[in-house]
Amino acid sequence: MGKKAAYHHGNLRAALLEAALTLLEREGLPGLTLRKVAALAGVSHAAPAHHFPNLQALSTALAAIAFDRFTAAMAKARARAKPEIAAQVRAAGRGYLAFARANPALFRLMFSEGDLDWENAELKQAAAAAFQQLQAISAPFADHLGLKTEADRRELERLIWSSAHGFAHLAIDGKMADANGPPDVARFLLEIGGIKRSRNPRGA
Amino acid sequence: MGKKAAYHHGNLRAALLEAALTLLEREGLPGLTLRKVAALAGVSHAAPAHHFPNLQALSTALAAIAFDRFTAAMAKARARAKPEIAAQVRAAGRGYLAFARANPALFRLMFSEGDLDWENAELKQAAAAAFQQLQAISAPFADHLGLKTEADRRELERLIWSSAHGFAHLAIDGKMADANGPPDVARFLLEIGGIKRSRNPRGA
DNA sequence: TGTACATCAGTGAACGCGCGTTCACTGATGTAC
DNA sequence: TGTACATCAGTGAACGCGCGTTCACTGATGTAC
Repeated sequence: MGKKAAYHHGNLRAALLEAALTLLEREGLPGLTLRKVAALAGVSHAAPAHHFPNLQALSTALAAIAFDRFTAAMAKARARAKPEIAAQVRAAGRGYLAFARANPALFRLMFSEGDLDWENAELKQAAAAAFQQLQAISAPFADHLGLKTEADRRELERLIWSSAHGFAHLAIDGKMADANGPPDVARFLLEIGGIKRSRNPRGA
Repeated sequence: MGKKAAYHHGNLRAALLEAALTLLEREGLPGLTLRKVAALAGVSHAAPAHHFPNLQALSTALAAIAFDRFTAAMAKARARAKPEIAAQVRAAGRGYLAFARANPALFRLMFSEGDLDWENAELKQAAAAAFQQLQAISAPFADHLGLKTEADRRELERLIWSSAHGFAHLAIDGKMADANGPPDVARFLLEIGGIKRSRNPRGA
């Protein structure tokens, strides 16, 4: 903090992104404006223009960082879990939820409401990496379940993603107050399901 | 259209809600303002104040109507489907998705981003009715799967809801372009799952 | 059926606010020589 | 090491815009008698 009075900030771009993240979680998406971000970063409201031509550019850069952290949150949860596939699926779901709970407004910005530039290379790559992690979890689980067709394997992927995503959304919107973790898809598929098949191999 | 020049509108409240819905889907949540709603309904911008004290009140009334239509969309899809429980679960999921696809901005208003008054009686009741329909589908499916404990039954409920909700969100955000329907939870649980149990009744 | 009057639902002008954007400027930094 | 100068990153005033809100008003409707 010693050299604070410097005319040149030094690393304003990073400071603006940091301020944007704080502001976003404090006031929600409608509260994210260039003027407020500048004020929070301690510079005049015209300063951000040198780093981001408009709010969309700032949001896009923020979302790219967010996807990186999101991917890291899932990876971290997986690293702590046992290597068995069911445990890995569960851990990824918990990581997904943990990120959303820690950064609800950011999570919404990334997925739903944000006015983002999806042509941006950094954002595209960061989002693709997150999606690839999902695939990396789903594929061995599909093997484990004995899914052969590409359609079934893709549908399992969608089921895992959708349930994690839906639970995270409902949780941050306060609709899942009584549940502390996402539904355990792996357990349902491994231990509870299969009724029809085990009772009646080619049922209605 | 004949008596259009009347000074008194006659049914401005309903017209404002109709205009709000159109505007919401046309411009998204940030585009929903009292002034634009008034303009679209063909009245001066001060007129809505006689019917809605502020934008939140209008959004809340809109969301209450939306939850009614949402419940109806699921009921309609169920009515068209076979009475078997798996078909009913599938149909509800399709109804959920159909509503979200037909009214993406409204769907987001209802669940995520809308500044709604959740103390409002109409909204509470409409949302509760939607949730009850979900429970009405989940309960017989839990019976069918032989789930005994309350925890398992609640978790199945969350799994069904989360996967439908998550898929709907991802679909309206353009992340599921290659899939035309939600993942079929019922099929996975009935036909694909149960590996561990059928192979090894008390597995790890 | 006619009149007086209260009430209701709209108008339109005015206000202050925060926003993004522009622009001339100024101070700090880095480089050429 | 010293000086001139280009470039870069910030300032602060100004702009026009759309927003919610207020307020005196006005026209239509409904009711009492």
